[in-house]
Amino acid sequence: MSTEAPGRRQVTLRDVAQLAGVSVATASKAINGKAEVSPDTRQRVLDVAERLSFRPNALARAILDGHTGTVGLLTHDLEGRFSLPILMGAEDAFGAGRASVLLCDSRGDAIREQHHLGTLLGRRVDGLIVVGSQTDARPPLGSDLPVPVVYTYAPSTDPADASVVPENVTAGRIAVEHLLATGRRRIAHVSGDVTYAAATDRAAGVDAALEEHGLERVGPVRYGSWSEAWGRSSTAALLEQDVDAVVCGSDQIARGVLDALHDRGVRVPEDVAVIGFDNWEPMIAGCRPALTSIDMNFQAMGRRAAERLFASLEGRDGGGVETITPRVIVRESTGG
Amino acid sequence: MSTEAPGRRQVTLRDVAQLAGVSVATASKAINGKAEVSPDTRQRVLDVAERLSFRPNALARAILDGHTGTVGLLTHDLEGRFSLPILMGAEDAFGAGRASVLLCDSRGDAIREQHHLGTLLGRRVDGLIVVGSQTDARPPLGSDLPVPVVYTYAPSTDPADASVVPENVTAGRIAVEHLLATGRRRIAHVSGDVTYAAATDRAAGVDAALEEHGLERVGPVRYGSWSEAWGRSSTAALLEQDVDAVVCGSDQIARGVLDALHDRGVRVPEDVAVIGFDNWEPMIAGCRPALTSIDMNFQAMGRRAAERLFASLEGRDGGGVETITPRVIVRESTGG
DNA sequence: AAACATGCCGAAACCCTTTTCGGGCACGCT
DNA sequence: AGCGTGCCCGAAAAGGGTTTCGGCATGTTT
Repeated sequence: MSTEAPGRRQVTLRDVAQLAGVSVATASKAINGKAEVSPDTRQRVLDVAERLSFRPNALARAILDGHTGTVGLLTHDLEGRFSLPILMGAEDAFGAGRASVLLCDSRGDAIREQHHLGTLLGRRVDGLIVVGSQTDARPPLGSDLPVPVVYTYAPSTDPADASVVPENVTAGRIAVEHLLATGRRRIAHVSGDVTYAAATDRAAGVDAALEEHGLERVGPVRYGSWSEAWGRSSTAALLEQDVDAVVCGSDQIARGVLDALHDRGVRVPEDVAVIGFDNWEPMIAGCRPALTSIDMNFQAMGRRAAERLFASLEGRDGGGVETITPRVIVRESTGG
Repeated sequence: MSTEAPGRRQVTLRDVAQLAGVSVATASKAINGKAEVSPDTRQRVLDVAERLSFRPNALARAILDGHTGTVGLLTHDLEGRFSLPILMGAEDAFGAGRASVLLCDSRGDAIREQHHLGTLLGRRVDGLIVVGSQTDARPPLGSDLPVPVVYTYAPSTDPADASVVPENVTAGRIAVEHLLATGRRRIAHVSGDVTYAAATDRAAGVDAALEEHGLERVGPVRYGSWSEAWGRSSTAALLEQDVDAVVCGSDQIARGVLDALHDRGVRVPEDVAVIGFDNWEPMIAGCRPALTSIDMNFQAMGRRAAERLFASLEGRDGGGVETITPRVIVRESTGG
């Protein structure tokens, strides 16, 4: 059974060399395709290596040339639905570039984060990606780290650090532009927890876009929580005024609003258009009608963070904040 | 700025020793708390180490004593909502035991999986956890791997391998037991994709529990897809017979059923009780009434997999399939 | 005072791989 | 025959840390 023999010594280059009747130097050259080996010697070595299923010890190699081909991914949490696509994007970019990802979850705890940082540096990661949980800026990991760091989702408070963040203001803007383009004029906004920068940023974008078109938001920004329940319970107040579109701070809120409108017999999109943020597939999937949503491109964010980290490793990244532009995914709820 | 100086050589034990005026051997002993060092020499070394923020190179250490303190987490995908809690549970267990996790996503591709396996073995992981995407058994990673492997979610086809899997049959049973305990007798079952073992296993559990109580399922098992849409569209057929409870193959299906019942004016739980599987928080959160659901304890599954891997490393795990018992989370939809 | 014990430190080997450099061998040319 | 010239191969060092063992100096005992 394959779970047996856990103590068996791993096969080393010396074993291969010995069995092939050559020196370790020759074996190394044969395996790595160096020139100074005769074809038949090379073949003999390769055969033995194959037979023993030899794998060069990446650690020994790393200790030589100073970089390990590993990067640390230090995430604030794994619960939220935001870290995951970022993680996927980063894993994607790294996988292609032959780097491996060491994953650490600090679970919102700064102490744990520092602990993980210590072990990651001890393992000589070539670089670090730090994934935040809110878009609010966060203090940098440390002041004099020996490896480059890219902050994503939450930027570093030091603007000189490399950060990749979503454009929440633009997202709000895009939502309104889309509604305006489809003929809506009386637009209300219900959002999530006011302590989140994501909520206030999106609201700022909504208002800015409205103002540019000489319009005003209908009613106040109704901050609450990022839940369907809030979406449902806030709908009554929304409908007290004449409204033909509702911008919802998240897909969950939007879903709650859709439900409440449905119960009241308000037709979507005929009477009122509804738009959400995040384009969160499992939440979108169940909406009736299908929900138009702003996709923040989190996966692209993870990829960019990985790319910038690579660039930093080669000294080709000057730091600074980079933003990822969201895009609208048009579905039925805005009358597409 | 902290992203600078990426090429700066990392501080080594030799640097510390030199600055403290001792040999590397003494520095090593001082830092690792070995006895043969005078207290003041030790303090001097520790001060220097602190000042240089020295971190012992884990690679060099690993190359010595043969194990790295890293484990590979080879997941079939990151999209699904099942791999994530497993990953969290495993990361949790490892973080406590001072092992680091190398994360690889094979994205359902066997070739990619083998590639990742190669790099992980090259990095000399001490062990591997393989996370599947379906509960159907999968072929083992390889026949003669140098490190222990624990398969989770999807077991290995080799029963001698160490596997940790959810009890889907039991889950179906528990759902029915709960409904019976709350006085229901006419129970229907709507489920997801029939090609998933999770669907048929749960259905088998449902039927077995019914039979034990001398009851029969109302209507056929209505297989479809794991979606709200299927839940909604299958409801009409369900109601053609006299039904006082519906077991739904997933929370999404349950939610669709709840919606459809609501639209038809059927009261939940007064007229019909509804129960789901997976206890998937974001889906549960929006349900009206709050949905009773069977929690498969995925996080515990990840933890157990990690624990068994540790046991294997110490030769304390004989292999074999272990199951994780689900539990019912009672909420309003079953009249709690 | 001499022998001995003890405590502290350093030299060197080891782990595994890569790379440089030097040496041996065969062959061709004169 | 002797010399030069490539071609292959192997010895050795490097990289960072741990560990063993030997040595030195001091303190203790007789």
